Amino acid sequence: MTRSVPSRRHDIADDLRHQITTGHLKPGERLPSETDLASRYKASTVTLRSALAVLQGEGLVEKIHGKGNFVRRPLRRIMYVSGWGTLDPWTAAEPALRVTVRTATVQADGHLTTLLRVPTGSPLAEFFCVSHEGESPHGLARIYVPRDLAPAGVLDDESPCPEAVKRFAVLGPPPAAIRETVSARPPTSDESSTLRTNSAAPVLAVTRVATDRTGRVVEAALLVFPGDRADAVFTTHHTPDERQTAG
Amino acid sequence: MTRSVPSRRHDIADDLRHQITTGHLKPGERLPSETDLASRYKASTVTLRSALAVLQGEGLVEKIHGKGNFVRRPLRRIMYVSGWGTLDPWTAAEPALRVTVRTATVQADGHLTTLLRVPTGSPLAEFFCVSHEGESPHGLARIYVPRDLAPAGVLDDESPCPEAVKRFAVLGPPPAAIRETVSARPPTSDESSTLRTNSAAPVLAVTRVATDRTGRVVEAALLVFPGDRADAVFTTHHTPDERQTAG
DNA sequence: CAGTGGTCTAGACCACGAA
DNA sequence: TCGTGGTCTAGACCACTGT
Repeated sequence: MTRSVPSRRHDIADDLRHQITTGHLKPGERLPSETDLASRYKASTVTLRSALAVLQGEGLVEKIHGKGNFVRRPLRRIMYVSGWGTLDPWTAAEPALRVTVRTATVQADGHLTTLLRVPTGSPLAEFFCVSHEGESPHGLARIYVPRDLAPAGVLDDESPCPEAVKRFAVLGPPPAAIRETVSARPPTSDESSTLRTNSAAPVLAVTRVATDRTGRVVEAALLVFPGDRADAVFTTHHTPDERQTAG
Repeated sequence: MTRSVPSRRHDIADDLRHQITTGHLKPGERLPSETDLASRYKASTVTLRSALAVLQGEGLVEKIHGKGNFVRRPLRRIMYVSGWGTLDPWTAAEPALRVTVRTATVQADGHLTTLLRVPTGSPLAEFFCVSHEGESPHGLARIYVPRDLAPAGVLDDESPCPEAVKRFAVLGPPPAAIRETVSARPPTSDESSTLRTNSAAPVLAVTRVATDRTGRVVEAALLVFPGDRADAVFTTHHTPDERQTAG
């Protein structure tokens, strides 16, 4: 009942998916060229490419311009844990992890003023972080902290960045409350080139706002992860009485 | 620097996006037919359609087969609030809200056994819920509760379903802990037809597992929302001392 | 029925990667 | 240079919606 209108695209995608999941095509292996596949399936190149786009969105196939289509190696999933940041304790000891951080001072405007609840033009410390695990991009973060709250010695400086930055964890002074908003959307062109995830695959975007006891926003972070590799995990513990579900 | 390779598709998408955001094309308005647009932009229909697919993924355009392309009316965003479910308190009094619920008893297998930590074949109460707001689909939920914990009178019965079900809130006995895993992915074909979101737009998927004080899983819920309408919000309050960020 | 979007084709041309 | 994927075209045919 699901496929009343069989489409060439989905048929081909289903067949290739089957070959991948059953191991007829092994991780890392190169698929035949699109021209070959097209003639093998008696389909046009356009149709075949749209079938590959389906698999690409599912994270099963990686396309590399000029080289070919490859069965993606099953990568360790990235786990974003609420207050902690990415890199949960189990994978924190990852060796082949590279994080590049660029710090700058910017002036608040647009979304940032509303997120941080500061007037336009307020000085902010910006941490622009990209993390890679081996070849594959891990995630992308833009973390903003009011400059007077930024950890000393990290701005306009070449001192090594703290662990927290590498994990995309909360910076600035210890917050009293964190509010995280998660959404799913297609990547911007910047993001799709940085994350090497072509626009077929969605991204998981986390907007994190941390406030201190007085209600002042001490950090706002815009985090982006490739949707086919990342999950965000939130755990809530309810003490009795505090339950708020209505009847 | 971003667009060193100008592509016809993006140029067209950018132009149409501009016309929409500046109000030259108004919400609800029908766009010219794809044939018209194609000739107007001096592009092929395929190229033009791929441009529309970009806008569709961004939630700016809605395609209706046989009728045309329409500028989407800005819809109230759906907010999924951690323990509470969808329909935050502010919008809970929504009038034009319809929810269809189908209940059944199923036997656990596959993912469900691991999620609920029950042996294969265990009887589960299944709540299959679809919620609409006016015309547009709101969300989709599959909630599973061990049958001996299911609220009485809701199974195989025509009694009105409780408010909690309509909100996709936690069912079953009050949980002591809730663990929610959020991910972004393309919709399955079932989901894209149910949510009327064509596969260009990603979905926000929430897997919610609720456990009681003894650690027993009292509910597992698979929630799916259209990515261009939904956000998931999580709020954490830190009492001093409990902060776990490493240095 | 006419008009719309949905799918597909065969082939052209461009951009990238490895010789 | 060659083989790869990336983009685009012009046109055919099908499926859905309204009259």
